[in-house]
Amino acid sequence: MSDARANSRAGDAAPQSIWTRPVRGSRGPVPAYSRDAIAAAGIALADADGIAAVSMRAVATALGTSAGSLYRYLSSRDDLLELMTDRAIGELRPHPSGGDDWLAGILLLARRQLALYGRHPWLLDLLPRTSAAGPESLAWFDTCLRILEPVDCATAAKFEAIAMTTGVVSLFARRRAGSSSFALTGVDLTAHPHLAAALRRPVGGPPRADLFDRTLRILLTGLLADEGPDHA
Amino acid sequence: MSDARANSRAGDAAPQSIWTRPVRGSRGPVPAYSRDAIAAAGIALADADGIAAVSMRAVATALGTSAGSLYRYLSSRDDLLELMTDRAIGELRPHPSGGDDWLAGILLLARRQLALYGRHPWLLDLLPRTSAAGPESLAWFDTCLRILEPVDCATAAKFEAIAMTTGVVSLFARRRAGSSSFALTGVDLTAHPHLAAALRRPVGGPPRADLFDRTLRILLTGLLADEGPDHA
DNA sequence: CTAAACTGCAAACATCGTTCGCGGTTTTAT
DNA sequence: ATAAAACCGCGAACGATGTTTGCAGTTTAG
Repeated sequence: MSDARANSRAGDAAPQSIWTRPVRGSRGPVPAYSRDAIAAAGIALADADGIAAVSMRAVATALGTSAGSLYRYLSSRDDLLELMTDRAIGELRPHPSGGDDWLAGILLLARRQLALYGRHPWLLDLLPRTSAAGPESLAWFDTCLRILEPVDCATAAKFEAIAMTTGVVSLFARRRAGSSSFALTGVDLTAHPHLAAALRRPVGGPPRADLFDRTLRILLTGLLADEGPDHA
Repeated sequence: MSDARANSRAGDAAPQSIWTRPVRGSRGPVPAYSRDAIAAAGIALADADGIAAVSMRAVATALGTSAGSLYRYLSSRDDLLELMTDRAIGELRPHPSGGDDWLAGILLLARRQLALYGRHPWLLDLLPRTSAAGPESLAWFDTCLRILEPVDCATAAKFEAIAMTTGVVSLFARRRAGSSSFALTGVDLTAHPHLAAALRRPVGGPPRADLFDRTLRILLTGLLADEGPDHA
């Protein structure tokens, strides 16, 4: 009987997202900074020194204002991160039109996404945490669906395929960004015979330059092409 | 000519990892807490309230000591997170022995890993950040290699297959843990016709209960079985 | 036995995200 | 036109965080 801040109250509370929040009020002076400029400042800091360098004070200083002032535009630091995420995804424009070969189209999208991760490695940390998809994310998703339009399968399967594709892209991006290698110094290898044997063996040539395309091709044909038009 | 703290100095500096750091010195009193107890306290906090609840003070209070005292065991909070990660991976023991069917063996490992992610969702944030693999991670990797032993392909291909498998497992775990759905309230769907059409359509039955096995089977057979014994 | 090395602890430091109150500015309502 | 309301920028402050430091007590090496 207490706790009146539950949902479905008279003053319908918005979901507290940046995208539902009005860009500016209709009463006061015009804001000095745009959302895009704020996001760009955060992205510049993240590109230079990692996501940990993106503090409210650092972004505010880069913009020429103070930390408290940023809360006129954002309700939290997470809002800033979502702004940065969506602006980075906006760099994927212009979206390819895609021809009749849907697999080639998705592969092109995947390569663009991989390049984006290369330019902004911090996206690997932010993308899985986005609570509400921003406008650029929605547009990108719409493009994915458009390219998959000739595929005749259930809608849920397309969603799964898109999610799995972006996931696999992030896996490749992470391996490229991170050190990816083990730090085996001072490890007792006698207790791990198979690992020791694998390391004793020569690595075996370059690591298959086309592994990215190969993996996605395998995955997508297996997930989409093998299916009949079941379920609507 | 300043900055004498470069590498390769006379007092050979260890790589500053938890696993190379000695558990205890040989001079003072016996430490009051074990590494395992510290990791367990952190895991309990992370299981209960997420990784953000794992602060030095919180872990210290749970153990009955103070924050500063923890730095007798760890050199940073990241060390604590690596301790937690490796202890959680230790929950995968006992490792299955694996029969002659390597695909079934890897699938069993993958299911165990997925269940582990379900028990400890914070592992999704920590595992991709581990800088040096701990002993339990190494043992697990050795088991993966043992199960892949009958596969006749390059060592690098096995490494890639293992990495991709654990990656795909994390993707499924993330979809299970996160809300995964879009927050489409208040979005202008007219600008995204394909997304609007996909949402208008019925979802199309349950989301394929065997998608996990199917995906991994497709991926592993495509990555390993199709290859000849090239490269050593 | 002495000195070195180690432990636990409390206090302090710098930084972080966030809140609050102020004066000034723009719009709405009367 | 005038007053009230809503908004902006700003600086100071609050609580919490990771980490460092100095001190007293304890154990081992030489």
